[in-house]
Amino acid sequence: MPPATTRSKPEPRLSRPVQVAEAIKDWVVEQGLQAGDRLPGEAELIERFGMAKGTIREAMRILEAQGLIKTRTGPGGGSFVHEVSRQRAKALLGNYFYFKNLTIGDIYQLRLALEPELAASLAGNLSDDVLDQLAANIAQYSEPATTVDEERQQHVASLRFHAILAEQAQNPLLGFVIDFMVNLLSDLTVYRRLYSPPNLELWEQGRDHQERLVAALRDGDADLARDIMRDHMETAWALMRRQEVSMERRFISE
Amino acid sequence: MPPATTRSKPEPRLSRPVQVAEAIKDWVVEQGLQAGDRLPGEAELIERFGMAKGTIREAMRILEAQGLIKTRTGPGGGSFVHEVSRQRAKALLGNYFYFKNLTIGDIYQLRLALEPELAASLAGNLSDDVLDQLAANIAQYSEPATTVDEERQQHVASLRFHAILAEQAQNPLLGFVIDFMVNLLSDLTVYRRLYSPPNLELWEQGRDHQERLVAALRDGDADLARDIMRDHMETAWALMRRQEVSMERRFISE
DNA sequence: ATCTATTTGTACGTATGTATT
DNA sequence: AAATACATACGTACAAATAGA
Repeated sequence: MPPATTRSKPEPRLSRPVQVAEAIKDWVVEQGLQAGDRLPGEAELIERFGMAKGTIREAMRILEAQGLIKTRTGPGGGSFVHEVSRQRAKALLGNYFYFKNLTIGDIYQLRLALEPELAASLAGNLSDDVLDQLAANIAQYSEPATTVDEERQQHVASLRFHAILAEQAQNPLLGFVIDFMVNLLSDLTVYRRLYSPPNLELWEQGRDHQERLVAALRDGDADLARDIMRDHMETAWALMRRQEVSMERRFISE
Repeated sequence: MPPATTRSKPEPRLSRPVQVAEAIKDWVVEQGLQAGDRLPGEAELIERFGMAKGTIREAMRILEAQGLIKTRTGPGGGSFVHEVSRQRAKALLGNYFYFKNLTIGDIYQLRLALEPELAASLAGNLSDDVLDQLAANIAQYSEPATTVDEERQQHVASLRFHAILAEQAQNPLLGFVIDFMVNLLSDLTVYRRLYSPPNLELWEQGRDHQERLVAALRDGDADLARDIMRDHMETAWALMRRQEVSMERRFISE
């Protein structure tokens, strides 16, 4: 009689809570639940899966950590399907890059390739409201900074200009990637004191780029917008090149 | 430094497990723990935080869900800092785009902007081993497919070509984004039966591109590699354009 | 191969907190 | 203001996995 135990298990079986979490995810997809829809309560899940409260709770925490559900207490409370927020997605992805050592150059290689495309695709497609927002943003750093702290604020604000554009992207993938990179650079600015352009000329040139870019976007001139953005990226890169340094290793929460 | 990322919302209030998870993350960063380092055991954490076992366990599950720790039972077991895997990062990010409705065009807009840059940066920097891998990959679809199933396999394999390149990227950000997009397209192929080029001519042209690309990479001709990849992306996009369709909505586990 | 020690994993009962009506 | 419905937290007991003797 052949040995019935021929199971070779190199994979360390998934823990119960993870299994439950996966099962719930599958169930949600299967049921076609949408954001906002309510999941079965703890009690029902305990019965459905035949597991203890703690196990179910751990499973819910896993889903919550991934941004897929939100939980409320009180009557009518419970767990609800939740659209993963951009903020959460950026935080989770940021944890991945915590272990890589990204350089400024790495980020700018992508910005240089992507932001001109974004600019071109937005030309003529922005509302007056957004265009005014952009103009107002530029106004925050129209005058040279007088203190180091002010310089830092201006630097973050000038990055915010690009976050506003990313927000407007029709292409969610393009918008996300650019937004994510802007976040990385903002964090760099805040945590590594990586700011303060020692080169006033380049700085003014960058601000000028943004102003001309807004005009091109307003006029709906896609090619011009792309060219300006390309110049702008090259200027910004040059500004930071001397500060070439690897990212501080840290986690991101949300 | 606490992970006080640019937050704009007065969140309701974080649950205890989330607080604990954050505290542990901060502690790990503060202690400068590296991947593989052991965290305090359950018992010690219970005492350190003065909380119940279940609460601590939920906190650990949060960190585990984010891919930041791995847990083992047994003597010498416990929780260990873990480098977030690329696979995990792609899965978590995929959940974000589950709710967006990405189109093929969205993905190709980025591929067209990024993959030529990757190709250029890899020219002359690939080992013979990798170059052979690429050549072997192309061989998998050198002959026209005879069955529908074979066509699907070939299509996935031709995407794998780009995953191999992405793996070799010096720029982790560039590599990740391309790898992620290739995954999205692979999933599309498998789950939406989005494959089978009805246009044999374009298909052969694409295969030819890959062959010439490998040659350019071997010769270290960056500009040529970039040009070929650009053509290749345009061909591939054209191949899929008629299949323009939004992604099937589904979660990704890992 | 078996036992033993260590550490996480599961179960369950009870009490507390919180938000809606 | 009180009752209600739900998640949240705690503590203990026991089960399972694994490394090492």
